[in-house]
Amino acid sequence: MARKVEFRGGAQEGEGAHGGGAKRRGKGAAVDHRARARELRAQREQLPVFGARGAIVREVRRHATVVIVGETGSGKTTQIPQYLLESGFSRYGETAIAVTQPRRVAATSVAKRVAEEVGTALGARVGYTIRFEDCSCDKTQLRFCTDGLLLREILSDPLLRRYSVVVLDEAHERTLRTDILLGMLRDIQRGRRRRRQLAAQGQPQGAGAHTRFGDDADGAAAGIGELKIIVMSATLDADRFSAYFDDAPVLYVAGRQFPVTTYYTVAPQADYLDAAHLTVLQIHTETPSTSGDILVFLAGQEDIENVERLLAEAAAHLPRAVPRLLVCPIFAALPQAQQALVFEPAPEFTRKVVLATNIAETSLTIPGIRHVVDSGVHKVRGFDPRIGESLLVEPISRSSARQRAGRAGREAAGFCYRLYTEADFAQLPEDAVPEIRRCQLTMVVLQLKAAGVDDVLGFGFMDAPPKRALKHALLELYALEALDDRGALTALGRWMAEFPLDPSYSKAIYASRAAGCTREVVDIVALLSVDSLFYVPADKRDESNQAQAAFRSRDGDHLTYLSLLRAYQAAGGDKDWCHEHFVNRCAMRHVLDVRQQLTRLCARLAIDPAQSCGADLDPVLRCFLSGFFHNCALLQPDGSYRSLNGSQTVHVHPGSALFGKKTPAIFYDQLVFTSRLHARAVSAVDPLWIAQASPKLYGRLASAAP
DNA sequence: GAGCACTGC
Repeated sequence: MARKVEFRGGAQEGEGAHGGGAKRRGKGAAVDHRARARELRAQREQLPVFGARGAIVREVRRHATVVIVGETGSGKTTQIPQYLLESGFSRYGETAIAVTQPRRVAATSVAKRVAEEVGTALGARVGYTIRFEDCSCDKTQLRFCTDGLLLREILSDPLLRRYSVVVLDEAHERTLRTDILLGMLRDIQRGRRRRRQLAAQGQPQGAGAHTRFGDDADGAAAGIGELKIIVMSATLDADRFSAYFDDAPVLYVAGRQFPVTTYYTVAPQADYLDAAHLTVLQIHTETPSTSGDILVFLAGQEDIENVERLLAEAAAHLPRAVPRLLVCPIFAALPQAQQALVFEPAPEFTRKVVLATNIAETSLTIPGIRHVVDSGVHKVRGFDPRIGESLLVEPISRSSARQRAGRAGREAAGFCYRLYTEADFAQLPEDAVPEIRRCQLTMVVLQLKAAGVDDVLGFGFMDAPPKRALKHALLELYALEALDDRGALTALGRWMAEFPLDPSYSKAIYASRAAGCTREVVDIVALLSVDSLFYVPADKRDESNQAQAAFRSRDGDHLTYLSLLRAYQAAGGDKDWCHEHFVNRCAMRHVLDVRQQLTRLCARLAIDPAQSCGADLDPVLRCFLSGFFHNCALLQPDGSYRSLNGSQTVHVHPGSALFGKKTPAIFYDQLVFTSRLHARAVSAVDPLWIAQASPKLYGRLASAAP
């Protein structure tokens, strides 16, 4: 092997004690909850955060908001909620403590652990609530939930009366929902304070009518307590959170990570895929396989499949004395069964190499990793109203690079190989741009309006999204008739906000009532809520495409998906059937969950979810157009498609049923710029339908028709 | 001729 990647450095990042972290028992659904909790007590007291218990409780008593920085391995996520519970911050049967997580699995797994430590059955004193799954009751005092769920709870309970404390965990990730929640919680905290002040002065509640909480005529308002907010972050960006909450105190809790020795390349690498595979081979041949497995961070599925191929070729030529390499890819679109392989220990005389996207940065932890190879890139969703949505490879941030490196130090001291120079690292931005500054805001604005925020441009965001993105969202909602010409929520807008969907979908469902095809529209909306219905592996591309052809509708992808769902149901969701047809079973199960939820919502909102249009499916596409008239394109004389609203050349995605086909007009679910502007989930429509769906915008299409 | 990661009572 002549070619090598040269590294230098060797600085250790992350000090901290090297004690064994809390050991976890496999399952152990102990019948005697209290005995198990006593057993766990000693472990809890070993965690770094235990030393800060007194200070944490004291500060939360004294201040409305407290910011806590707890590094990886500090125990903050499981322990701090318990300290609050033990210190009486919730009142049995009256108020509870909510702890939010950005991900469903985190909410459920932390709740299970905490229930065990507290010594109660899960769903009793300690529980969790996530979409499709409520494991809590009205006596639950400590409720773990996703941040998206708490956000929706605000719509039905604007002051979050049932909670005395909200703990926002993983705030440093700055997901879209975390940012909205930060703003809403601060408003709620202030709104409650104002009401208590007014009540103390003996003024009627109506005196607060200038606030959006004021018109809530509830006589019990005087009894409303303060809302305590605890912002938990894993990185040292606490000052911004503190400033946002009127200089809230900041507490620091050290973590417990093993040291990670970090190397940088001597020179910049022209091809990070080549550098990644060479580095893996160097680690593999120069360190004993007993020194731990390798985790490689790459940008996407295509990168992973390329490196997989390069490694397979090289592995065939390894000397006999060198242990074998077991390459395990992992990314979100990979079927569950293959994802599970990364958690299996490598066989004898074999080293595991995990090729991963960002999924391994925060969403899952792979045991046995001691070497991390960091390409320094990831794919980022972007949005600019002038350009549209994009999905592009970009350099990561320094905090992301540190997070990736930390993945090598979970179980023992580890090594991180950065495929870029130290000078390039220094040039990286410290933090990623918060999601709220780079995404479509239509749903956010509708949700804010529904929560009573009239002036969304003046809403106190921690990082305000670009003005033109907010204006774009307002205009889109106006075109959908969710807002009136003064920008106020219409009755239809209020109705649409009830759905946990992008407004275009709820509009399509609304239209289905008059068209008599709610069943079909709801089915398709559910199908569009998952990213990868089909799995297309690089080596079986043709087979996979062939299997999909069986469901293909000449009208396009929306009806193709519908016939896939019908076929899946006819097969009883059979595992082998899914495998044969390259159908992602996990995704299909999610589709059924979403469908059930939407069906129930329809019934509650006076739409008969069973109404079906039978064999004539034209009305179904016309319903979608009433929400997607913004996403239309017309066939040009040269055979290309041009978008109606932006006059941009649009390429039908190669995975689409309409790829390579020519039809006068199309509409699509999404338009994303990658290598080109790609329309995903595309269907053929009559141009006249577009005119009828939005006469104000596209009426000219009707007059131009022959 | 090709899809980062999440979420929603």
